[in-house]
Amino acid sequence: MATLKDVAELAGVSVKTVSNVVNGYSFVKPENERKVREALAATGYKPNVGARNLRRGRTGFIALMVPELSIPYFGELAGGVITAAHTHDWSVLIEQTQGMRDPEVATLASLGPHMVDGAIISPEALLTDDLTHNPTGVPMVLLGEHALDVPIDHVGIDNVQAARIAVRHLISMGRNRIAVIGQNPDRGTATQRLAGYHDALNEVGLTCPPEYVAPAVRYHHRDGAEAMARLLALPEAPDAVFCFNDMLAHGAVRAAAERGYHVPQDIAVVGFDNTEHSKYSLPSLTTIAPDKAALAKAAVNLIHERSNGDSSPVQDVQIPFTLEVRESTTG
Amino acid sequence: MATLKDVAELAGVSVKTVSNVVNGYSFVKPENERKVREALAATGYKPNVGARNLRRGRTGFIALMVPELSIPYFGELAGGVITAAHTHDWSVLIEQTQGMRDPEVATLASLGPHMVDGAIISPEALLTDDLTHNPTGVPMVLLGEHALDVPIDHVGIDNVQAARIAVRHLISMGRNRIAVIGQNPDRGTATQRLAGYHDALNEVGLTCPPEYVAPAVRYHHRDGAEAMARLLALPEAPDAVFCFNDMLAHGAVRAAAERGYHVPQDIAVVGFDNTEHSKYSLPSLTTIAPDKAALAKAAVNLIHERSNGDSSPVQDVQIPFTLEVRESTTG
DNA sequence: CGGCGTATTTACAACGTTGTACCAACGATG
DNA sequence: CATCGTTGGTACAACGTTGTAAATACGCCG
Repeated sequence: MATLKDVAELAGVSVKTVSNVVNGYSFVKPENERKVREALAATGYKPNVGARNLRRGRTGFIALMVPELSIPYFGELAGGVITAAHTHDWSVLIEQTQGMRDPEVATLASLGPHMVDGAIISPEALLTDDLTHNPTGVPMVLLGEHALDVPIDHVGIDNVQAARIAVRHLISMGRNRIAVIGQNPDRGTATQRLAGYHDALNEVGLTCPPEYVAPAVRYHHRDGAEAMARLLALPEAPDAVFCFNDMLAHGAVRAAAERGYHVPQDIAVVGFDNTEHSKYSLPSLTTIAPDKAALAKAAVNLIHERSNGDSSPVQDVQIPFTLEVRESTTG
Repeated sequence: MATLKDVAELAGVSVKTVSNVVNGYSFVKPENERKVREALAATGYKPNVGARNLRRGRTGFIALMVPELSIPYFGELAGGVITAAHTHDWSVLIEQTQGMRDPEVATLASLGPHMVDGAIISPEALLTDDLTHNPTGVPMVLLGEHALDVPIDHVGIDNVQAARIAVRHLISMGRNRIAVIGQNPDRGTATQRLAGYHDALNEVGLTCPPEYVAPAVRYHHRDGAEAMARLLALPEAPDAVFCFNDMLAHGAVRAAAERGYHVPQDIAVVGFDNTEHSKYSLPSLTTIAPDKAALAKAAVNLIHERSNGDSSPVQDVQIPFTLEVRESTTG
């Protein structure tokens, strides 16, 4: 609880001199510097971050808004953001929204300009209107979601292209009854991935029935399992499925196995996100692997530039990705 | 950026009156309250949290220190902490340590008393010395780790008993060559779980060779896979393995499968933590399931009580757990 | 030795908020 | 009518820090 004042009294100098020593400013007489440093050590002084930031006009925090940290993809992403934030001396405040609009709006509203220096948000259900006049008053970056037509920086991967590559891969292994799991008109990424799916089919003149486009409200294992169950119950079941995230895919794989289908022999599965587990599952999962570290870094860097007054046009940063081919498509 | 002063000028009242309205204090003439509310709306006033906290002497944040958010267990835990924190109007600041001592010590040191109102820490490599004189000056709660002999509140499960139950379960299915994966003298929880393992064996007069105690430095899939590979290469391979977390278990299952072993027929596997994925893996994983929501809630509540001046003796809160029996032990 | 430029230090204000103490107006009471 | 209590409102200081500008000390030149 020692303050600059306490240290100053002990060292016999002014408060400002101590402040100068602490901040490495200006010229301080060696003699005094020594005394101040001793006093600092003796009192165990720690700067009051709140007061400092009040004075400096920054907070030292950035916010990260995600649906749920318990979703591996967001856990991994958050880890990357924290790491990247540290390079700019930022700590990360994490808020969860369960992917629902009300909490998303509420969270944005609570992020006063005085609470954080910036916000990285992963919108799930936000509407364009919710973002048109920046509700936080602070630099923002949108992750993943690209469909919102708002003048806010965005970082993500080319979803259309990624989906195209995933489906091409299925086609190249000779599959021609290719389904998708995860259609959801409320999710911009879903719409884009679906477009990529159709592109890839069209490229080779393949057509698949509309029942092959399986919707999913949430993107959890359970949803993938349920969707797969419905697909396999079709008169003509698909021989490959492209899932819009890895959890859907793992759920789908399990549902298939429960019904006696072998992956990939009977039905091949591709996921999206490349979460840690997908490398070790049985079968291991072929999946689109975005460079999550690069994603986090780019987002944090954008916030950093903006908060330093950069007012260049809105940016849309594309992050590289790869297709990780694993057992679920190599039989 | 509107401040109380701006609002006050617009409404034609004093700054303090606006403050009173904002905080619902005292008696304000309806007439004035109306004017103030109008001015508040007109200016879009948002309180400056930093200034408020400087004045009030609290920060509105608590810190959560974990090894890595990308580890599903910690992702799930963090989600629970955030949820619990919200019930006390706290936001959560998350720091990662990679489970290494230096970052752990550094993080604790950086948590000034003015940065957060409390800290929930999940120590991995911290030594008793690092915690003897509370380095944060703020209420702390230790998670999971119980072996550190320090006067700090602790929340966790009864690791010895949990391990005992897990191993008893393996014994009850007729296995008698039972190994463990995850031994690590630097981890208190590992030591406790190992004790429970030995307890369970002793109860039925079973003895297992020391090679059946497989060490693991980190607790990732890879470590589990490597340990399992070594176990299966023994002259007499085990017919069951108790892994000290789910990731080790999943890695072990995969390693077994790669060598043609069937789980659970040839070798049964039990995990620890019950991460989301374990319900959907192939085979689904039998595991010890701590009540993570309760864990998070208890930790946050402890911080809350302590920060309200509660100075009762150090507490050790035991959180309930169950054994979730799934396919990896039911053949 | 007076004066001047540079090195070092300091007092003061300010960041935006809230607690304290005080002031004003009012009606009610003796 | 003087006093008092209640209700409503305000001025001021303070939280701990740092920027600004002004003050002091130092060394050197003429």
